[in-house]
Amino acid sequence: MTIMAIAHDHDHRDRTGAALDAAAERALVGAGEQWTAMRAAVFTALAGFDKPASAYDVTEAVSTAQGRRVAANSVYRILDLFVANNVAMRVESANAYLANAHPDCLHDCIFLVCDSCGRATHVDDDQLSARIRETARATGFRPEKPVIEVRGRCGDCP
Amino acid sequence: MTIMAIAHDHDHRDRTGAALDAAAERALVGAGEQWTAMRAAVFTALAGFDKPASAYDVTEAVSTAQGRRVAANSVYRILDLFVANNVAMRVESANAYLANAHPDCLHDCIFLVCDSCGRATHVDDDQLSARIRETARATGFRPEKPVIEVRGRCGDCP
DNA sequence: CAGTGCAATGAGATAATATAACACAATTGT
DNA sequence: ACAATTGTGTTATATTATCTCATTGCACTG
Repeated sequence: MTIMAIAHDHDHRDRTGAALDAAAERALVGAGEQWTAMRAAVFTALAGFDKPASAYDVTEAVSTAQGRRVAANSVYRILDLFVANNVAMRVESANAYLANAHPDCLHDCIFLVCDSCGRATHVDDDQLSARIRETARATGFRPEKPVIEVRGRCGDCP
Repeated sequence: MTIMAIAHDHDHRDRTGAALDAAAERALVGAGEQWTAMRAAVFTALAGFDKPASAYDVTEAVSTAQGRRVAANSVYRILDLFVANNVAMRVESANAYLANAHPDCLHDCIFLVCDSCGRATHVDDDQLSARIRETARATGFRPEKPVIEVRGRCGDCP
């Protein structure tokens, strides 16, 4: 477990395409997992969406890209692995997944999910999430994973 | 099992059984909705669970109580109505519903969901949720409904 | 190199969650 | 009482998620 700067200094330049794939590969391999052709395909497909994608959306995309039918359960397995290794994130309130542009840094992340266009913005605020964890602990609860998602309208939607 | 924190003065005595049903009825009628036999049955069933219940759990319970098969979609309709009127709450990360013991007061509520026993504790912290809304607004997002749920272990579980 | 074990994937089925379309019944407002 | 509206029933279907077991490919062992 690494942690958790309060305001962070490291750079959050967005990675795209190959750079993103490479970062994901590094993260997974660094965690002792394999970077297989299938996993690469799933990651690329996921990263190709501009909004949270359901496991079936990803299955479709991979199937198309591969010119063969891939099974949803294989995709689920891989998405679960990605989430466990911070290479992807799950948006609980949308039953959908997002590629993580920064697999190397861990945060309790906050999603702003637009109910109009479906896009989700990813925000980190470690001070805020620390307060949430504290609030939970104050009741005797041991927080593992905060789910912080705000439904609403994004700036681009009327 | 409701724990009340931080900043409110009004009383959060827990209601149970008939008192809870009555409060729900008042809330719904006050909102100009009908309090039908079916709605009462769904509410009673929901309130009978000590942890968040899925729509199908509730469907089962209502079916048993009525001695006839009720359809899941009817239950969904009613649960949606309850949520819209703050008579029940939905725990997104569990795809499940909870009766609201305090339909009269509105909060962005926080759920502490135990991954071991499945129970959920409901916490209100208006200061904290206000900060979340602010954080969202700071990016140009218009928050409608924060989803704040913390997965972890409750104090009663090992 | 054969044999063994293990991790990843495939295949197929099925479970669990959620919504749609439309008919009919009950309630409300006039 | 009547029309309009709201609520429920019925049936079908869509979407999301998991289970079980077979197969494949690869690393290790002997």
